Amino acid sequence: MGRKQTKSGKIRLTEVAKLAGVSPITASRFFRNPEALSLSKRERVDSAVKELGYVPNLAARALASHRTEVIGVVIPSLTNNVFADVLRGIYDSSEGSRYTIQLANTRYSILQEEKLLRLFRAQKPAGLIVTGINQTAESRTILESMNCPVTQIMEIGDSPVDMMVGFSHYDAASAAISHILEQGRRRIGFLGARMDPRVQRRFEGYRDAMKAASLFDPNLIVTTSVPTTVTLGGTLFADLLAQTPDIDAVFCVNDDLALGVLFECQRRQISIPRDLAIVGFNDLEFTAAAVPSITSVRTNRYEMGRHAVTMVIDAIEGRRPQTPVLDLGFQLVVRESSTRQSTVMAGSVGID
Amino acid sequence: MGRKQTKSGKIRLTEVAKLAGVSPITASRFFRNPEALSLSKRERVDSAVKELGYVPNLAARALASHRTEVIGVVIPSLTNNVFADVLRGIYDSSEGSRYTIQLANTRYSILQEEKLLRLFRAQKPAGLIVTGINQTAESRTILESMNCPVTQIMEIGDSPVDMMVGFSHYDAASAAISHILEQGRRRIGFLGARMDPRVQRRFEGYRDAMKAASLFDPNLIVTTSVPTTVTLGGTLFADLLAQTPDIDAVFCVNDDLALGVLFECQRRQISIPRDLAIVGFNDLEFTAAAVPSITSVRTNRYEMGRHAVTMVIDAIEGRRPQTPVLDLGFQLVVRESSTRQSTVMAGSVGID
DNA sequence: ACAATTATTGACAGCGCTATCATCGGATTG
DNA sequence: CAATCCGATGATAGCGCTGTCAATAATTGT
Repeated sequence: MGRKQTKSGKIRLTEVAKLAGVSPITASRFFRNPEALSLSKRERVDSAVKELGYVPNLAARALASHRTEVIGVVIPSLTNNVFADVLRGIYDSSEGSRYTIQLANTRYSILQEEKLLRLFRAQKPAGLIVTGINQTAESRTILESMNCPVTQIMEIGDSPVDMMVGFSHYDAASAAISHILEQGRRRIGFLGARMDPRVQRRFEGYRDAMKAASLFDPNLIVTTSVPTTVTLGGTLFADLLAQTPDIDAVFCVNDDLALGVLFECQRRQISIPRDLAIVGFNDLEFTAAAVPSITSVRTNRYEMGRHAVTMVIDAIEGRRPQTPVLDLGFQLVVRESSTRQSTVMAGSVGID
Repeated sequence: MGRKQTKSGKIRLTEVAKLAGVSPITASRFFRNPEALSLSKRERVDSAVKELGYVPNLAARALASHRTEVIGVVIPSLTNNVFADVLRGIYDSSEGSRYTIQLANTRYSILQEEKLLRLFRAQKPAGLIVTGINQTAESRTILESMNCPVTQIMEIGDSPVDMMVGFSHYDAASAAISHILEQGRRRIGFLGARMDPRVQRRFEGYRDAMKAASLFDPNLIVTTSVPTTVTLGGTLFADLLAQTPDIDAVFCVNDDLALGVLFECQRRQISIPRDLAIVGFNDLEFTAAAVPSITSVRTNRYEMGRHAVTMVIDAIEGRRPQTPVLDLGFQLVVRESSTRQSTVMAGSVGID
């Protein structure tokens, strides 16, 4: 294909139409709505496209049609492994479709988010995927004025802007705490970093579960707004230990912190799980390999990315989902760090 | 700003020009080459833009000017932490510029890379950033026919397509092996996964350093084409141990493998560094937190991303770099896993 | 002072595609 | 068999911006 391309000048839709013996507008329709063409013309245009190696000019298309084929994606972090998985799902799903992904990073700043959304609006994207449900009022207004399908990802809640895919961080944290309580632990510490809205919700799940068991104690809690690192996990744990030496378990808002705690325990000769149970969140790959392996909450991030794109594309093309909010659930993966036996317990109902 | 926007219809450049009392083409120049305007007109257009909340139509601009303001970025993986850092640098650097990043993922497939490059070429990007120096002949041809600045990242070599930013994986691996040898270790194992071209080059650095010391032995090597995981590190190490029980050190092509080895050693009660030295690669954050902390090779990935974008933008705008190949070097970060004392030794000369 | 040069500015004509509406057979219908 | 409808196709007219080149104003040299 494309052998004429180099020979002569540019291949425009006009050239394709000429070769196929149809009008340019018919050739145009071949791309947008092939079913509208008679079989014979469809085939003629198809072979002309291949013969000439025609590639559509997206700028011209966007200008004439007043729309782009861009799906904007707004995420808070490029470093966080969690988003890498989501992004992989997003890119995988968009591949093969006509849509292009445009990525933007808020760095957890809601002002930056507003700015980015404004930028996106100016570009008239075909669809939008945004992280979380805690947009500012202004951001919500922008999203609602977008005039394109919007999917919120990572968590679910009432009043979606449009559609949602995610899971309940509150429930996931509650499930983790229930598990720890079932193991007979009573003094369960909470370690949190960054404290973005989703982490906040995990905290609430922890808090309410502890209160329900009449075990809540502010001294069990250590948090910081500093971004998560493994090293930080160790530091926070040291702080917790200094503050409340009699803890018998720690719930970490993510696996990196949990790994940091594990290392710190090795340093201090605290035996896991004998002296202390550790539970993480996200089920990153290393949790299974650690010694002891770390109990964590698996979330279906790759699937989340895939679904988000599918939902947006479907909506763009008029196939609105039956229900706008999709709960992908979670699974508590019990490993050695919180018990002796390794099993998997299902969380809320997923898709899979 | 933008208060007229909602009131009446679309704000086009014409409207701005009218309000500023200039011709549309002058208003257009305000964006492309403000220095060409007289101060008075420049100010008038500027305030008209703000007054009307004008936002340029990028599609129209691209169509009329035959160029886009897109910088394409081709990377092999979205999952690999290493690329997350590079991407962060890329996005950070592109912010504030007029250019937009368009990301594409080859998944380590050179055919996919060819396909993506063809796609990019059709879109006439303003610049391109591609990973590595091992493009197929076909890919190189496409890159050379791009007619835009191209920067190859992650490694350096002779014969850049255009520009390069990276470091020598060969030298970095050699430096790591030299260090291990200096510690008095002689039976140094090599653990490799994925074996992409850069990993291959690290292997060559290992191989040649071992040969130079007359210590090379094929039985010291275990590799696989399977993607890296922490768990895999443990598995490969077990294989190595079965194959060659008398090893006294392991060089892992990345930190995930090294962590896996560390865990496997904990499982087998192999004392680090007494019985075995471990050295990783990339200096991911957890290496410093591990117990014992893991010696690794620090590479300047974030800077690499930043430089790549800067170089491309500079080249687009006619400011070609003095030298097309930028070596960002590496630093061997010596930690407990390979010695008793913790120090940093400088590798090849960096920028910083 | 006047031609030559250089900064500013503008007119014109598209870029390549698609929205819109018109057209035109042929199938459907009573 | 005329009236009606529908599917398939085409003609026209831009979308909003910038490349090109010409025109004009300001500046300079001799």
